[in-house]
Amino acid sequence: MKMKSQKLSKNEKVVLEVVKKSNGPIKAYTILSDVKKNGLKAPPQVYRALDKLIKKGKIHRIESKNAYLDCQNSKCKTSSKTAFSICQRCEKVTEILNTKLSKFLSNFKDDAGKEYQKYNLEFYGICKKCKS
Amino acid sequence: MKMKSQKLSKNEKVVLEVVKKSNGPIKAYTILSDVKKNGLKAPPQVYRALDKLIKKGKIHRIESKNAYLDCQNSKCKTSSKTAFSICQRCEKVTEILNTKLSKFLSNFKDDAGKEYQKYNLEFYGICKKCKS
DNA sequence: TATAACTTGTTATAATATAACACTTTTTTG
DNA sequence: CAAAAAAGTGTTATATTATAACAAGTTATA
Repeated sequence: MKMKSQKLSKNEKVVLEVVKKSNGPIKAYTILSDVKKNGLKAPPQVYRALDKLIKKGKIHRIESKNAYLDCQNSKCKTSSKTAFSICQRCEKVTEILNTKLSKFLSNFKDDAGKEYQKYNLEFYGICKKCKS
Repeated sequence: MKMKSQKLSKNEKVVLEVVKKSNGPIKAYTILSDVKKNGLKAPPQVYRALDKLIKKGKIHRIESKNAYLDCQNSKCKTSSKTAFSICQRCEKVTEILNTKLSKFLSNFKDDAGKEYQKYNLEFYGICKKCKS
């Protein structure tokens, strides 16, 4: 199994730091305004870094929010199998790391008997804090 | 359980027809150019119709493609629990209707014991046709 | 019929993302 | 090591996706 190098370029490090510091999913243009103090000036610099960070398993993209979240899972080597819990009230997002779930989805065969190496699952609900 | 009316407005019907005719996921601005012959002229008309059609369970949004697909499931009354298979080569998308899968996800409890009423799952792979 | 709820039309603009090109740095390899 | 290839950067411009805001028309209902 070929593994992508985990080495990060200068811009990737800068962008990753901003994503990590953010308390929850962060948008590309929010990142851009944050990294202007580091000399990055234009959208492509941010988007390129984001794409690479995703491929390297350092961050995830939350599709339904066009936003980016750092990976909580130290074992994340790829971004190919992801599951998230999204609060519809406060917009909080947390990564779901659950063996039963990942096993079930990894082994899932569709009606044609086909298995999948890659998936993204987004659960929506109201988080504990917002309920109380 | 309150159920949204399934009655469609004029613009909703026009947009739904275009989505149905399309062979696979279709983008909002592609729909717009198609419906110009029906008198619709501006993006909000299309986006409003799309939003309503989604709420009424007539179409789905494929989040990772910013595209819209008509619902194949005659029993679809809502758009709250969805699963798709997406070919990474030809971009073909099909809805997955699988009882085991939907039961598993509907009953899934996260580490806090929480269940979810709504989810969206996207599987990525290479479809049969593209493999051969 | 009046009133509320929904639907439409329209203009403008916001938000998200990529193309293309020139140049520099790093890595590979003969 | 030097040359070549690959990866990364900076920059401008533009493409793509989506919504705000407001005025007016339509339909459902009390």
